Amino acid sequence: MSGIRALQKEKTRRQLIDAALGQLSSERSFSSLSLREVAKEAGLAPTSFYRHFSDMDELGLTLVDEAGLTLRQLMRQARQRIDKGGSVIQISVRTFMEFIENNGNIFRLLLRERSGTSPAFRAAVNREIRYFTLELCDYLQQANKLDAEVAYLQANAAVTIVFSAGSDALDCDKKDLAQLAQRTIKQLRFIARGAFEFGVRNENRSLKVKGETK
Amino acid sequence: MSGIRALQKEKTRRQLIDAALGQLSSERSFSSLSLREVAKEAGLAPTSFYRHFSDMDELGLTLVDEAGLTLRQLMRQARQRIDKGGSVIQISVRTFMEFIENNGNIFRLLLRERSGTSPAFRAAVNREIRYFTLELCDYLQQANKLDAEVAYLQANAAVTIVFSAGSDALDCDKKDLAQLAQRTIKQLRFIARGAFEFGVRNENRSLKVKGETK
DNA sequence: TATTTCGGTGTACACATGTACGCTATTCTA
DNA sequence: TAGAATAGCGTACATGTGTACACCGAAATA
Repeated sequence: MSGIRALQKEKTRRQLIDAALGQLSSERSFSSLSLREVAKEAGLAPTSFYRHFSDMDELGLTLVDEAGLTLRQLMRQARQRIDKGGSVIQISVRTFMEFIENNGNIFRLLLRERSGTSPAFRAAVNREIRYFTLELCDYLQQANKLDAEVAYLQANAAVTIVFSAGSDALDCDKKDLAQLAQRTIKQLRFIARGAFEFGVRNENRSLKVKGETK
Repeated sequence: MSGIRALQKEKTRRQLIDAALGQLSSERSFSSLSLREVAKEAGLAPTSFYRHFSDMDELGLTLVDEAGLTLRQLMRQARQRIDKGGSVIQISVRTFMEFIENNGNIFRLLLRERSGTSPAFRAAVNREIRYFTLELCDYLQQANKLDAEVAYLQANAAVTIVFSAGSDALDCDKKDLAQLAQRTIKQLRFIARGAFEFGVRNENRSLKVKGETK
């Protein structure tokens, strides 16, 4: 049951995954990788690939899962830092930026496949981002006592802004990175402030703003 | 000088461009198009392609320019509507959503190539988006009398949110589209409100919020 | 009108790709 | 320990790719 065989299989499976991840770069997308390239990089014969994945797509979806895992691990890391005290927004952005510096290619994978050609990929990436957003939403809702809808809208907007900043960071000179982070922090504050104002209104009045409802 | 020849050339050049645009879809990205496919779709022999573009990349950059043009035309359309009166945010979002419904594949092109593998493509797309943002920034600055930096941050955030919503719209059931638009509008209001608050503070006080400066 | 230019064609080639098939050696199972 | 299962290999093939090359006929130019 220990499975000296199953163990070896798991190992070369990892080699394939790592080979694929290793080939990703700013100038190489997953969809541009060929089965043969990945197999070769992993030190395998092309046809051996099929012993582990039926498809490049199957490998790709595995990579997206992997990325999602890394993303959630990131969240935990941020939480720990926040619980130790400090500005939530500031720490979150800093954490995210560090993530991108260390996992640029994984982040690229997410960004690219989110708007890619495979519905399955798009769904997978969106699922991961939704988790990410919902966790933030929960946090906002109970930390700031916001209306559920407002909290979701804020979380969604914040994630969008941060991901976009991350995307910019990938093409950024290292020296401009701090400025980018500062701008992002300010934008998140706009959103937080706006959400707060509207959240309060929602509680006290009957949501009537500038006579635009209906 | 009229050039019956140059005229014909321009015409088949357009055929190539249109052929490429026509092949784009949710499941087909530009980078997955082959020179031969495009030529065939345009009714040309593969080798004739070279009479017009040295490369598929060159065609691609032309497409991005085309998309930028459509984007700016969109802006003008929105301006006209706004000048006729109505909520700026509401009209802008509506206009953008219509754009996406009618030009889904062009918008997909922008989204994909922005995070694509070609630095030239990324630069081109970002340039178009920057124009878009700066125009909005000007508008905000003079309409709301905001601090220049605050106006830019608001414009940038707003464009990010709207583009992201556009991306979602592409994968959206038609019936959910109205909801998506509503949510986007609310998020833009958050940003506008937040920017306004911070903008005002910037004028009157010395920017000290929650003791987070420094 | 004689000559040049040039958009378009068809042929041809080298190359990379996905994958079907059969084989081997090692591990697992009965 | 005999037999089944299976991870990995090499060969082979059909297909699609970019593009070099020589050629043609119509438009442009002199």
